[in-house]
Amino acid sequence: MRSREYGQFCGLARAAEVLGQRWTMLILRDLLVGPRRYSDLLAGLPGIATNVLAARLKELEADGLVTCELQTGNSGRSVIYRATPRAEELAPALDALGRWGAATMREPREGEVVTDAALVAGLRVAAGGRARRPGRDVVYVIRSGAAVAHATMRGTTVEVEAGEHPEPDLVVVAGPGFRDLLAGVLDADAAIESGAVELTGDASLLTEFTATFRVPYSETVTF
Amino acid sequence: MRSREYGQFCGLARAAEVLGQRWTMLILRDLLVGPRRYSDLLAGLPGIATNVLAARLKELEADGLVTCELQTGNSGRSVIYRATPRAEELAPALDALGRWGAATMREPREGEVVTDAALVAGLRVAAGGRARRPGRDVVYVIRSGAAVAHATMRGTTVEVEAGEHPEPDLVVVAGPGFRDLLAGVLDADAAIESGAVELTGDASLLTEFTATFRVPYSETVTF
DNA sequence: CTGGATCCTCAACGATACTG
DNA sequence: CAGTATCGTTGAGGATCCAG
Repeated sequence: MRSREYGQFCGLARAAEVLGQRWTMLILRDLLVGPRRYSDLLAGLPGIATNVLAARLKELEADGLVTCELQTGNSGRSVIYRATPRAEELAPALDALGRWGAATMREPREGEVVTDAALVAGLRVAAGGRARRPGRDVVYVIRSGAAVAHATMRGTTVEVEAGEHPEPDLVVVAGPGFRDLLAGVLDADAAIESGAVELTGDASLLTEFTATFRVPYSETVTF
Repeated sequence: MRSREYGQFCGLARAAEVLGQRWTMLILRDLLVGPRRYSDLLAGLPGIATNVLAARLKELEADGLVTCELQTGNSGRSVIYRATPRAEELAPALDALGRWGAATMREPREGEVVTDAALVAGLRVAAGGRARRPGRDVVYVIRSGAAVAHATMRGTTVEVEAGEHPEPDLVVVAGPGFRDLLAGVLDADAAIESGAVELTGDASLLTEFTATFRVPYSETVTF
């Protein structure tokens, strides 16, 4: 049996052969947020070695989960990596894993960062298909460390994308304790008071924000 | 950052730190089927090195996902490993991964085996909460290679456990093409005809069996 | 006999330098 | 910018050994 295989006729074993490789889940997470250049991936995965990223992208391409295309602009060439439909079928499973992992997170560990993709993935999981805004569209910009994302509430849908938005209704800057706010442990007033959030814009939208984005606490604290 | 960590404050990264280790997903799959002794785990994970299994169990215990207790019977001591409630919270995520992986499985690859835990996990995922039997209880025994499981349909629930059952209503022995039957590609009559299943007992229950256990095909074939 | 620990080999990962 | 090449370090695989 090849080294990454498990020799079992089992769906989970097949999934583990792909996702059990170091960095692979996070690469797919980043690509499920949107197409990325090689250097974007490298920058969004602090600590990954460049040869490992190259090797993983090759494997994922061979597995039919990633495609790449050369793009030649005026300022040099670039290679765009994109998740395939088969990779998108993984989204529910990765979301479930992210929800499980988030349940025991409290504060960042020493040296941990929040990347754009982590923030987007986290907010998408937190939204979990909820949509409480039949009225007019609302746009949030969320910042956590150096990461920025924006969420658009439109009708019954929530869309979260990486990066800024030109006209947010509310800018939410996450501080220490923001996680508690999303868990419902901290209420909106206390969060503002303690610096768990800093708001710019229509602060009255925060209640709706916390009603939409929720990450539960797990009883068991292991981290 | 320690070697298995990713340095990101992200639920998926936390999950990957646990599940990204080789063999860990399959160890948890086995333990979610039921408590197991060290030697049971070793036997149910063909190819794992004994030191790797010992190391993983230690890590999982440190992460609060596994507990172990010494059990001294008359025929020597044994150590029972058990999934904790926190590990059981992983079940939906592992099910989603298993479903994703199973979608592109066709026939076993050269040398692949079906273990008891793989069969139970696969059937549980295939049942997916379905339950079509308001009438009397029905018990199936399912065999695939050396693996045996039994499923009990009771009211609106389906329970799948490893091993034999003393009084099955129908014994289903999986042959080549059994996967196609669960996908709906092969109908019941054709499956019996072609040897995809061999039945003992009330063969008329096969229709209900296939209505309960379903594993869809994914369009993209990569294996 | 079960539940590991030890030792050795080799493959994978990590860090960094270098190239088309 | 998008990788490849190289090399040191870590982890997995496999066999064996040991303790209760």
